[in-house]
Amino acid sequence: MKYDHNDIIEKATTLFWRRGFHAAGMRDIQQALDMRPGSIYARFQSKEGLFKLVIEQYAQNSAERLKQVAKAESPLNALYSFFETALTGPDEQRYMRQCLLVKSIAELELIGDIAKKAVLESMQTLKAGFRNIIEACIEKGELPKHTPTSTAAEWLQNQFVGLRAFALLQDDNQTTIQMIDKVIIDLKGQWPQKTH
Amino acid sequence: MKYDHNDIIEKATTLFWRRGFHAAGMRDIQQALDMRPGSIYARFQSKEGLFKLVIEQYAQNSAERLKQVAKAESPLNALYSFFETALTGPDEQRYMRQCLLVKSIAELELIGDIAKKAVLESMQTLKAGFRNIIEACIEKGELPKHTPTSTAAEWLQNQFVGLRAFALLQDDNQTTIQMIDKVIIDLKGQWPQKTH
DNA sequence: TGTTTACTTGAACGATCGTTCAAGCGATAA
DNA sequence: TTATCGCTTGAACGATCGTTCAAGTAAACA
Repeated sequence: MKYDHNDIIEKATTLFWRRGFHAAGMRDIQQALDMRPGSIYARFQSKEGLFKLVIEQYAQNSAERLKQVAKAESPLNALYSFFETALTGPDEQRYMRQCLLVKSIAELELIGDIAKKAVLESMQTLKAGFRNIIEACIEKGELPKHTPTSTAAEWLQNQFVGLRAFALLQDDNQTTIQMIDKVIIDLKGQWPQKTH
Repeated sequence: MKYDHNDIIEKATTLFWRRGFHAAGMRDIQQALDMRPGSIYARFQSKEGLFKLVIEQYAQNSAERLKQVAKAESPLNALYSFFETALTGPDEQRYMRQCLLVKSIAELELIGDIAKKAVLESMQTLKAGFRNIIEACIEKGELPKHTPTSTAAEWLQNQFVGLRAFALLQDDNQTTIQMIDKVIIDLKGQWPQKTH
């Protein structure tokens, strides 16, 4: 066991995050991990197998961070910080602004069924995380009691997805922060009626 | 001139929209267009050259549709319809829910510089289109006069981006429509102050 | 009429893709 | 000691990638 497992996953995550599943070639992976093809295949079966582990690890980390937000004294403030951190990192980490899951969804049809399933399930996990945050906000009195939990959670995840795609192109952090402010305002705002 | 130009672009658009730039191989393109490689290269120089034309055509169409929205008697209602049409098409046109431009942004680094430029410029064009809609709404009294035009335009485009990524995964149109309702509510709602 | 030009054909090119495999290594168990 | 097992190596595989090119066709112009 020459190479540490967590170390491998971490390096692979960086590569997939930067380049995407398809564009990250096996030779890129070999170089990034400093491993030979045989080693990679003996451990992970395939490029897709490695990617699956990367996605699962990424989702687990993200879910953990969302859980921290929900546990915070002021979940609403913690949510704000979470958005700000994710969306306004330094320029050399610009690739991180794009959510790895969202990036993967864009190339969902090029990915094998196994990793595809991992991506979609991870999205569900994060959705549950957002829902917990909404509920925590209501409990702490930071959001009105009548806030439609499920709709708001879906909406919040949606905002996150949109902002991450947008922040990737945005040079001006000030604009991004205004968008985050708007999210918080709208989160407290009105919600559509179900009847239609 | 055996093949009609517009016909070629239209077929190529469908293919790139479905598969993305990278995943759409030259042999897929040859089959979709019923053309041999030499013909394609004589006309479009490269795969990227064809893609560039597709993007420009797509952006032009989209800009035209946004212009129609701005010209409508009730731009706000027209905006609603525009969102609804784009996000809740029939299942066999599900690929269309994802904005071709947004999809292309996800693989921006795999695309050559020429097409990359076309994608980014097209995003600017659409942003201007959204801005015109905001202004039309204000003029018609459908939005308050103090609405920050530029911020709102960026926000609106952002919502569109997010919703299109989201609707791709969403099975339930009812949920999508609720999200659109929420967009309209928030559009009329409060906006963040610039001071920070 | 011959020349030019834009377009078309389809075989073929070199490069790169994900993957395989025989061989070797080092730790553990019998 | 010997056998087994997970991991490692690196050359090599077949498939596919975007692209080229010599040759041919048809319309436009001289």
